[in-house]
Amino acid sequence: MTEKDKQTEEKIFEAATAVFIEKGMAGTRMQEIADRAGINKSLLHYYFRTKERLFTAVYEVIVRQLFQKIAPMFEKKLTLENKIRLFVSEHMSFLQQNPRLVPFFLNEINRNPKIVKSFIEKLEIDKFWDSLNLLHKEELVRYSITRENIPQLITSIFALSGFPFMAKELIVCVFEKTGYDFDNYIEQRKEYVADFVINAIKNNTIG
Amino acid sequence: MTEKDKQTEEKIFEAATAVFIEKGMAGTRMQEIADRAGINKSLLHYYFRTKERLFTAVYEVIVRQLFQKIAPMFEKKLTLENKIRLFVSEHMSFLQQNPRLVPFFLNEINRNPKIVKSFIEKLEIDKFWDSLNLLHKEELVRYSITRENIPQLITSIFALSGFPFMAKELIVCVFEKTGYDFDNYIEQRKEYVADFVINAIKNNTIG
DNA sequence: GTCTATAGAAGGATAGAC
DNA sequence: GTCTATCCTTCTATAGAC
Repeated sequence: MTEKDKQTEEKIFEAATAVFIEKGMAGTRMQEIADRAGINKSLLHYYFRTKERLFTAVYEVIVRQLFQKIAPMFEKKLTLENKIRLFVSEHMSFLQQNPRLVPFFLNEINRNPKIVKSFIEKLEIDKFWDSLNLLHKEELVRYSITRENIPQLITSIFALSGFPFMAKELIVCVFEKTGYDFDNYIEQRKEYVADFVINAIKNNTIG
Repeated sequence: MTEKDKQTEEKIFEAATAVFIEKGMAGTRMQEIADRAGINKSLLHYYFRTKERLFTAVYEVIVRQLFQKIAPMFEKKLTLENKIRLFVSEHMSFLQQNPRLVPFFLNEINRNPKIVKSFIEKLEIDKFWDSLNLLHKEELVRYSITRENIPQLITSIFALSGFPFMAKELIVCVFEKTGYDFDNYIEQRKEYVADFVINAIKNNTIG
């Protein structure tokens, strides 16, 4: 593969990524990708053969990006509280810079479950998922985290940090009418969510 | 409008609702709606003129459904804790029966902000939003809820109860590999979320 | 490797008969 | 009000020149 090849292929790939994220698979037109990449429509097919293959290539990278940011954090040797603080802060900062990644990822998983499931298979999610089990058992006991509660806790953390980006357009719309600012809200939220979660599970030991 | 009119129009509307929710605006074909309604494609245009108008009609009803379930709960005279418990339980039960409503609603808001914003205007969201202000001030003080924290708390409640449905396909996929069951998880979650939120804000008075 | 031209199919929308 | 037939546009994809 020559230097020029790579340049063009990359230009196409970047343009495709932008358009797919903005319009979704069904709403994307090959013409728009070509225009954005500053090349001819036929070149898209030369490099990626079909729209579906191009989408698949783009989607795979995005899925990797999303999960590669997540997994390492759970492997670090930290207390549960510090893992939560680190994760929320890092994850929300990442989403802050890529606010449409999560909505795109989750939406396409609904529309094209076939294309998507294969990626999930490759991700060794079970490894990551059970990372909570890598904590000292004393800590799990201390917070009354049972095996049944692990999915509840993990999805709660994802929900609290990811939801604002999924509902961003709605939230912005509501904030306009009620005098709040979205960016401000997100900045505050990094700490709010960590405290929120930690308080929630701390209190669990009392009650 | 005759009886037959209404029958046909309703058949179309129901078919359109189903297809739009499943495929999204961009992914929906008029032909598919017609097939599903058991009528001819031209009839769609006879009743709704264009695809966009049909979509708008469908979307408006869905938005109303989503918000009409929510607003009344915040107007009832209950303690904050009981409002939270009631809301989470009712809201999640509703979403349990209509699991694709929230993903559909939020996704289309990203894709067609123009069509959508007009509905939001009509909803008197500010009324609902400030309903937390209708609580006795003692209660707000008791939980250390400041004006700055209101959006954080409200979005957290929506996040915790709505996220599992937005990420349903992903969660199901992960659960398959880790030995959990989605329906079970949702049933448990109704109580988990209420406890989680209440613990989180309760503890706030201590720390 | 990149372009122009165009095939071939599909989609939204309309005209007109009944 | 409902159907058939069809127009016109748009979209993906390919053929072929350079």
